Amino acid sequence: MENDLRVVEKSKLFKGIGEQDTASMLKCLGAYRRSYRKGDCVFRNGERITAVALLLEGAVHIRKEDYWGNLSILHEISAGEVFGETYACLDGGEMLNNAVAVKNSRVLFLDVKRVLTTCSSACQFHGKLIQNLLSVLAQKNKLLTRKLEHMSRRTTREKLLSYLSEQSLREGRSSFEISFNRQQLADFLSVDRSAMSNELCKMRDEGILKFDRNHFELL
Amino acid sequence: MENDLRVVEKSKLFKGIGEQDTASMLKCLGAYRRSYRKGDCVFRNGERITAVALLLEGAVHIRKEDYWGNLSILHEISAGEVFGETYACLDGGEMLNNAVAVKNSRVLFLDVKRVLTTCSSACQFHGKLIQNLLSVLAQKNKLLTRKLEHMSRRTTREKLLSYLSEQSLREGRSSFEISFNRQQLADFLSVDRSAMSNELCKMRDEGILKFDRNHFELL
DNA sequence: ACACGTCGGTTGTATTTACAACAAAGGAGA
DNA sequence: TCTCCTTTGTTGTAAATACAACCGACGTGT
Repeated sequence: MENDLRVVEKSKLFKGIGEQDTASMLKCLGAYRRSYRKGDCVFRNGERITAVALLLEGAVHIRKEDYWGNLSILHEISAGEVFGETYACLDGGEMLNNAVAVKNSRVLFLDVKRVLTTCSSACQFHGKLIQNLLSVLAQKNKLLTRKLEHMSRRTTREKLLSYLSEQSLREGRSSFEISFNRQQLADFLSVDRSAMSNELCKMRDEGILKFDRNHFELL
Repeated sequence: MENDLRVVEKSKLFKGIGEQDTASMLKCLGAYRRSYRKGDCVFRNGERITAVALLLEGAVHIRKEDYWGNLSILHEISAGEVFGETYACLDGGEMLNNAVAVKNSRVLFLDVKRVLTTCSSACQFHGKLIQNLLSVLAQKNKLLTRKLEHMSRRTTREKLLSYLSEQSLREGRSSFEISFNRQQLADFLSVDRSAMSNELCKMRDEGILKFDRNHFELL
């Protein structure tokens, strides 16, 4: 689709590369698309990843599931964002978690080998692409560090406030929406859903925040 | 010192680049060294980082400290390892935590701008260096993900077992040393020290593991 | 209107944790 | 050897959490 190109061009991976050049680079890199239904796995635990994934449309959760079906959500990928790059950049890197589509999704794949191997002539923006990839990795690194910050809080309340504050800051206002439902948020913060729900209501009663479904407001 | 070069050459950042070329690249990149006493800050919260740090000797803890003096250890840097690369790679990136020397240490700094800007002629290994940087970022990413795995465990016991299992796996045997003392380990896993100590002893009594100071053995 | 499934909130109980305070063990230095 | 200090283990209590079970609201499809 035409729309896809606009998503790609606006992504952090192709930042600073024009729409025209982006299009020609996609060809040069042998990029290909695939569709997934809600619930499908894009990457599976143990799989060897050789391609970076760029989400064109939909939403993907990066999850860790252990033997006993214990689920923990690492983070959510929205349209325009990149995932799988960590494992793709480590030669023969085995994926250590699952990437699951939580909405019907379309994904663009870019073979890392071809991204990293500078092609002699055509793609003058190849260097830029590699720098962008570096930047994407660094940003994900920062994201993980911030998540560790939430997780290192001792109580459910602190974890919630740490997470909600970040979302509020990210949106630039005290009122915002989150993309997780309660169970997903609990799996993301690694807490019990009912205890979390309880804590949210207590905070509401104390006048710390307001919420309705996915809409939150910090006071 | 002569010994420094050997550490640099063996680091993941200069992997695949010979000793000779490494030496000439360090000059070309304008690398410089600094010494720190135990307790000194290498990077400080809020500081703008423009150089990647390579630890030549000693040990550094990457820490997060909040307003109330609450301490959390993100991870430990040993000799030969790189740190600060996340923030250095994000243009004008503010450091969001502290890098503190926990032993007397020496650090080599490499300006990122000069690493990323390919110099036309002399350094034929420049491309390799950039790829190595990419790889270092990806590996740190994986490290953070694994730490998130420990942190997402609900109980102190599970966190301990998750951490100790990883260390055991990393060493390749069931008997190994860790570099943290009890308080540091507790700050690393974000649990209460006394509760953790208690849990360790319970597990020892149950025959799950043996330990003496920093030496552990999983049974 | 009805059954059905999903989602969020509520409650009670057993377990686990944090916190504080103290005791014991070991090392460094006088 | 003695003292001082750091590290580690121990204990009791209050607080927080996990877990399970249940209820009500809402939406969908028949």
